[in-house]
Order: sequence, then structure tokens, then C-alpha cells
Amino acid sequence: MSDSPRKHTEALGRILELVVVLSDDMTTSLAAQGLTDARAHLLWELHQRGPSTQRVLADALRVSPRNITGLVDALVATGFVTREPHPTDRRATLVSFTEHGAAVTAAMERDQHEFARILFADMPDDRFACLMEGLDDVLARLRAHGVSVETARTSPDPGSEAG
Amino acid sequence: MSDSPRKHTEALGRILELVVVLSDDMTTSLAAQGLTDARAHLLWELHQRGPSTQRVLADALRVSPRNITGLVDALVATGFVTREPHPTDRRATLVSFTEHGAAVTAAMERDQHEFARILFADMPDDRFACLMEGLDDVLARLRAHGVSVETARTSPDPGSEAG
DNA sequence: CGACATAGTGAAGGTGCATCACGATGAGCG
DNA sequence: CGCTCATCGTGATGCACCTTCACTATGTCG
Repeated sequence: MSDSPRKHTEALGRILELVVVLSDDMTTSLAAQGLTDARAHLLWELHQRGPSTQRVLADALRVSPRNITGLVDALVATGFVTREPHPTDRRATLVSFTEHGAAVTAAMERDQHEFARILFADMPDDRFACLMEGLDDVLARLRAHGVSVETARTSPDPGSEAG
Repeated sequence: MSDSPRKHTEALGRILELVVVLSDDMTTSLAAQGLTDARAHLLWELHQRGPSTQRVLADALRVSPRNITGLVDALVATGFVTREPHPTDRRATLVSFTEHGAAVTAAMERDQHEFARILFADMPDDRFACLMEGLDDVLARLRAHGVSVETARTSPDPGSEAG
């Protein structure tokens, strides 16, 4: 019983290691596409919602509208999205994918699936199920503990060199 | 069999959600202590290694020496650490905790243990063991896939309001 | 002593983020 | 219609993190 704390801390360490590793891999593979985390996140939301106003994106990414201006500026400059006038509201602008942006985002999605396959494909079914239950459990405890779990949907990519 | 891809993607989604939630919680509780992620990370390394030169910290955090200068500047200004001359190498400076810095870091460590306890304390032993094996498995696959897993030790805190 | 490596920092620049102020536009109401 | 008020996007400013390059002060080796 007195050894539990150590085991628990070790477990948390394992999870945090996963956090670091995945974040790092994500950032790296994104950079290879000429993207940063924040810009990719924007692309990801745009992918989920279709052409959106900057206001909508600001709410989705939970950042200030001003910041969206900057991110969109950069994505326009690098050819991932375009800014177009909103058809009915002349105050707003609609952000849409360029062909390139759509292609890269689609590739990101494919990479994510591929990455998931690599991680779990040859894992025994029972272990997989068990891992899932454990993760759900942890997530539930997190929520129960009052941690703010409304941090938007799943993040974009982590494709490594899978693509 | 054809439903596997969906399950796998969902599993990855669960993990990524965990990533986001934990990172967010970590950042928040750190901010409450007057710290940022980067500065807390430095404090954490200092805690593991004892008084260190900036060079050592730069290698530990895997950032440029120039960046360490900035982080240490900030931590000195906010009273977490001090810069002292290296006893034998007059080029180098030794970064050490102030009393306050040591106290906050110790509290971070306590919070981490407490947090681990909250997450895993009343989890059935078999499920816990199972989760651990699953995580190890994923980490191993990550490494096998060529993802760079030398991203330093476990990160600092995530204490939420546990402290 | 001279050549070379190393520790830390100034300068300059890119990115992500925030707040405040402001112009342009939309929308409700008298 | 015209006034008021809310909303969209952006300029200005500022902070934090991170990088590379240049440079000084030292240490080290031959």
C-alpha cells in the first residue's frame, strides 16, 4: 500500500512523457509542411467548419480576434487560405482554403489515420480495449477533479514522416 | 476488421485530448504561481540537477544558450533563482534556487504526487496495470516508428488547484 | 605564448498571444 | 430616417519564447 504513490507518480510520468513526445512530433511534422502549431490548428478548424469568418475562428481557437488576423495574414501569405468578402455582412471576411491548403489539410487527416494505425494496428485487442478504458477513466477523473476540459476538439496531425 | 481504423483514430483522439487537457491545466496552475511553462521547466531541471551553469540548462532544455539567458533573467527578476559566479570557471555562472524558488519547486513536486494520487488512487489494480502496459506499448511503438523520444524527462507540475 | 574551444550576452528578427482604440458596418428603435 | 449600440476586423503596443550571428572574456592545449 505504501508503494502506491510511487507507482502513481510513475504512471503520471509516463503520460507526461507521451504528452511531450506527441507534441514534439506534431510540431516537427507540421514544420515540414511550412506550418506552425497555431496555423495548423486554424486550418484544422477551417476543415471542420468550412469557410468561416475570423470571428468564428477566434471563438473556435479560443484566442483573441486580433490574433486570428495575424494567423490568417500568415496563412494567406503562404498560400494556404484566402480572404474573401462575406456575401451578406460587409464587415466580415470569409476565410477559405486554397487548393494547396485543402490538399495539405487532407494530407494531415490521412497522416493522422496512418499514425493511429501505426500505434495500434498490431496491438492485441484486449490490451487495446484496456488502454482505452484506462484513458477514458483518467479523462473522467480529470473532469471530476474540476479541470477545464472544454479545450476544443482533438488537435491536428501528428503524422511524423508517415506521409 | 474494417472498423479498426475508426477505433484507432478514436483512440488517438483520446490521447490527444489528454495532451490538450493536461497541458492546459499545467499552464494554468503554473501561471497561478507567477510562472510560465518555459520558466517552470527550467526550475524543474534545476531541481533535478542542483545548481547548474546556463550551458548545462541549455542542453537539458534543448534550447539555445541565449534563450537560457533570458529565462534566467526573468527568474532572477521574479526572485526564483540567483546567478552566482562559478567557483572554478570564471566564464560560467551558477544558477541556484532562492528560498522562494526552492519552496515553489518543492510545492510543484508535492502537487504532482497529489495529482497522480487523484488520478489513480481509486482505480482498480488490474485496470491500472493494464493502462500502464498500454502506455508503455504506445511509447515503445512511438520509438520504433523513429519518433525522437529524447525530449527530456517528465515535465513539471500539473497540480491544478490541488496545492 | 598562440590557436582554438567554450560560457554568456547584445542585437535583431520571427511567431504566438493579449489589450486597447478605432473605423466600418449592421441592426433595433423611436 | 436617423440615432444608438453591438459587432467585425485591424493598427498600435507590449510580453514571452525562441533562433542565429557577432563579440567579449575565459579556459585549454600544444
